[in-house]
Amino acid sequence: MSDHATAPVRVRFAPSPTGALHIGGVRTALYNYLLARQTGGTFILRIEDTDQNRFVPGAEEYIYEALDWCGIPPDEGVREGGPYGPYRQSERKHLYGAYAQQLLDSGHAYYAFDTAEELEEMRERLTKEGVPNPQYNYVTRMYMKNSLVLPETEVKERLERGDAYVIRLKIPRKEEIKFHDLIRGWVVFQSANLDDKVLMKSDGMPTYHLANVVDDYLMKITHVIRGEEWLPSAPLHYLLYKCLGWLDVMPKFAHLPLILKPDGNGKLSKRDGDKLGFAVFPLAFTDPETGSVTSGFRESGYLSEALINFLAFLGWNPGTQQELFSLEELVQAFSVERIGKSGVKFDIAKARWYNQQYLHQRASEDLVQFLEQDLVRHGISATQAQMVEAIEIVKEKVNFPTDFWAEAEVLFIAPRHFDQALMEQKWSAELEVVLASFKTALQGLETIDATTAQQLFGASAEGAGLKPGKVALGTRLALTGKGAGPDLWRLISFVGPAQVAKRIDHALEWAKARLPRVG
RNA sequence: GGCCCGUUCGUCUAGGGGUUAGGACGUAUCCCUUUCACGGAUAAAACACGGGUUCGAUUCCCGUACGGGCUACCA
Repeated sequence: MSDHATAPVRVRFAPSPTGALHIGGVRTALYNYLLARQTGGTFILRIEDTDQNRFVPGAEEYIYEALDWCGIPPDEGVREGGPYGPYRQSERKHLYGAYAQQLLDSGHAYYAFDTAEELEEMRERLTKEGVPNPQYNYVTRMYMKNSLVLPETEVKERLERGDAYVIRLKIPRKEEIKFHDLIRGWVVFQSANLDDKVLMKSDGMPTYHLANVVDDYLMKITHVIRGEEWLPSAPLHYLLYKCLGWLDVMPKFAHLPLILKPDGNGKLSKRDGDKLGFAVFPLAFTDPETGSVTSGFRESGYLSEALINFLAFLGWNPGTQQELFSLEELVQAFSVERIGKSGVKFDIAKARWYNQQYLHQRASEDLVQFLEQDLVRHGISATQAQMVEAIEIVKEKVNFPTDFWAEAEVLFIAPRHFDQALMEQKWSAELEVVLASFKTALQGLETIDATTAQQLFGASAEGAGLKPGKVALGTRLALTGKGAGPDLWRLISFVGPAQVAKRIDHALEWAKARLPRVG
């Protein structure tokens, strides 16, 4: 495919460890991964933990577990190491100062000593004066406490005294900033609309912007694929590359369309999942502060291939009619050029469909674990062969492996309750005759296959002068207590002749005691 | 409010100056089925609006409307 990037790329996924990995983040990671695999490049995981206030213990482990489960692990990162480490920004703290200094020396940045209160005051004043967008910029910086306006001696004094300060980028007053985005084409900003963003915080940590640009540079990143929420800060990043003299190696940008709420408007959030009753995280996450658990796709019974396929198609498509793609096929077919521009609504129904597709095509042997859990929970022991057979019987009927038990329960446990209304409707003296006859037919049999079960039952019904179809539902009720369930003959085969006979007896007794008139 | 991005069936999308605007999910109906599903078939369903450009715009341009993002010493 000619529109594919051919040179090996170096791409990164750079989440901050502030909680569970959002499903949009997984998609971003996936696209990065696909491009890396396709070009024989490198997929890097960099942890952006420059804000120690928002650090959440366990979040980094969660990110790794999620990527592993999805089958898209990084090539370089805090776990796997690599030639450009460390891959945790907090551990790279010592690296950023030099670049801030370079910016200071070249006049592209300056010290600012303003307190939070002073900044607040400035914004309030400007708002009152009717300034639409109060910001620290080429006008307002002249009225603030910074090295651009303070006498040189005072700046030196403050620095030596250890006054708290930040380093801000001196945004040019009037400059058109134009850069190319792989998805959106040329994007133009006016520097006058930008503000003098903080590069170095007063705690000595860089902000996202500086760390991100410096690390992408040092790690030789070739393509930055990230969410559209970063588009407004892209001109700032462009300026940083420019002021640092790195324009010739600036990565190509691709800003992904956002994943939106399924109903109303806005970005998909954790709350939407809670509200609409589906997962928005790959894995369940326990908030270490509150202890509250949020469910994940994995725990909801999604197969990772289904999630990946679903996610890949949220904003991208191959331009063909093919909908089902394995990870390997995605690697082959993916191209940044075919990523859409507009936000996409999150449609859980489509995810369910994908899950069903993958569930049905997966070998029953590989699904045993899902049934086993529930069997154990109910204290039922079953052989491997029995479990595989049970899954064979119920697999086509469910969307999630977590539904196996609900569907397979009647295979393992004799009914304790019968559907009263249906029984009253379907039970008859004729049925009792057929049941008794069928029971006799089963007598002495060790096992029975589905076909034989059907034949034997047919003979029993016809022996009573009835069409088998007329008493089939009643028989189902007798054997399972319910009006719907697995294929009757396969069920009989699975349960076995002896057990079926017992169930028939039980149903007969129940009918005697609980049904008004059996005439 | 300001800046930026976007707009084809309900949803994900294909397409692209002249098409019966294609597919998938979902929905409905039918078939298959001695249940429920699966599977198969059919149906309803879209180019936001207004101006240009053009012989001709859903497609190109400009506005408007609507939606979204950003607007922190958060990422």
